[in-house]
Amino acid sequence: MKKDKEQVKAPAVEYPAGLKWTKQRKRVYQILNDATEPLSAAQVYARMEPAEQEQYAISTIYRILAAFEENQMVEKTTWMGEGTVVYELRRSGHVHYAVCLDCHKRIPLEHCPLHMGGAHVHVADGKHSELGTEDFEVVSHKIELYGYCKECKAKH
Amino acid sequence: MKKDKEQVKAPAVEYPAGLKWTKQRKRVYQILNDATEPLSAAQVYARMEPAEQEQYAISTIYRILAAFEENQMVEKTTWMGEGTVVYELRRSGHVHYAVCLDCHKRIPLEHCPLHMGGAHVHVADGKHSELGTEDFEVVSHKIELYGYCKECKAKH
DNA sequence: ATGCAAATGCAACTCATTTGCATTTAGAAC
DNA sequence: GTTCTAAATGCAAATGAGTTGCATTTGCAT
Repeated sequence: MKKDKEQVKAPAVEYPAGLKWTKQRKRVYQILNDATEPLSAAQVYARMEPAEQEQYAISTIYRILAAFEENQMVEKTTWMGEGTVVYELRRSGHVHYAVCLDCHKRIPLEHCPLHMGGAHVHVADGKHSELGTEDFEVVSHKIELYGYCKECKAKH
Repeated sequence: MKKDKEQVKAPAVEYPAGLKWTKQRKRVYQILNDATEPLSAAQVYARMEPAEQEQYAISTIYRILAAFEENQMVEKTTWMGEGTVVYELRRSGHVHYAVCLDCHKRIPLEHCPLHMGGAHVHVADGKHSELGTEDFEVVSHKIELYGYCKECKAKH
């Protein structure tokens, strides 16, 4: 069984039809797949070998990540304190993080602290919004906890 | 000292000692205080009268907002889909939003969906993190719901 | 193998945010 | 009130993430 040609692991996310499976895209996919945390375009670029960097354009990375996002392959996020946008492969289930305000380390939460039974929530109290009291159809959510990790707590 | 000249309401947030209470800062404070939602530096700038805009520099707004943030007077946030950073006066209690993925409207949530009893949460499951199973001291959190508001749901 | 739409490389551009520096000003000390 | 000085400001130039136009290349369907 020759698997040496197949560097990319079996995708957790299917590659959608209609998009070309170019070597640049394979490489970006592979880097996201190997990553243990969300990456910015610059970080993806930085993880290529120097030889690759010479022949790839950073704008291509942005376009690839945008294409991946449009096709629901990745999730686009921003973090407090950091201006840059990061991308994470949409594996099974989502992950939330606790972010250390001191060392900026991100620690994945074991469980999502939010358990939304239904797909609807009550959003307005009637005085903050011209909408009155209505429903909102939730399709996704983001939670971040801010605080201090054990190490940084000890430092103080 | 006549109180009636005081245009700025009694601060929900005390102005810290060591910072000069300049007319620019008063104005930025007032704008943030009047705002019903977080504002970007550009939005703060835009809410000044044209006459003020001529004599104020946008870089000053950035510096003021940075100073306010350093002194815990405001909270700095970024939102998905929008590259710009927004600032919100730290009033009593925090607010979370539901963000419409279509029209980008932000609707304040009536209640915080997260009720954290204690100040500590379990963060790692032992396989995602080199930290092992440790605690993390939570000081604040951010929640955003993404989905579709009633209007945009109707459009589809 | 061929053709063409999709994808890429490159360079120039936009736009939010930052920074260096000369000038002004709040507020404490007289 | 006047003086003094560090802090704050205005301005303009710089930065840096991200985008875009266009000529060229390349998957991939035929």
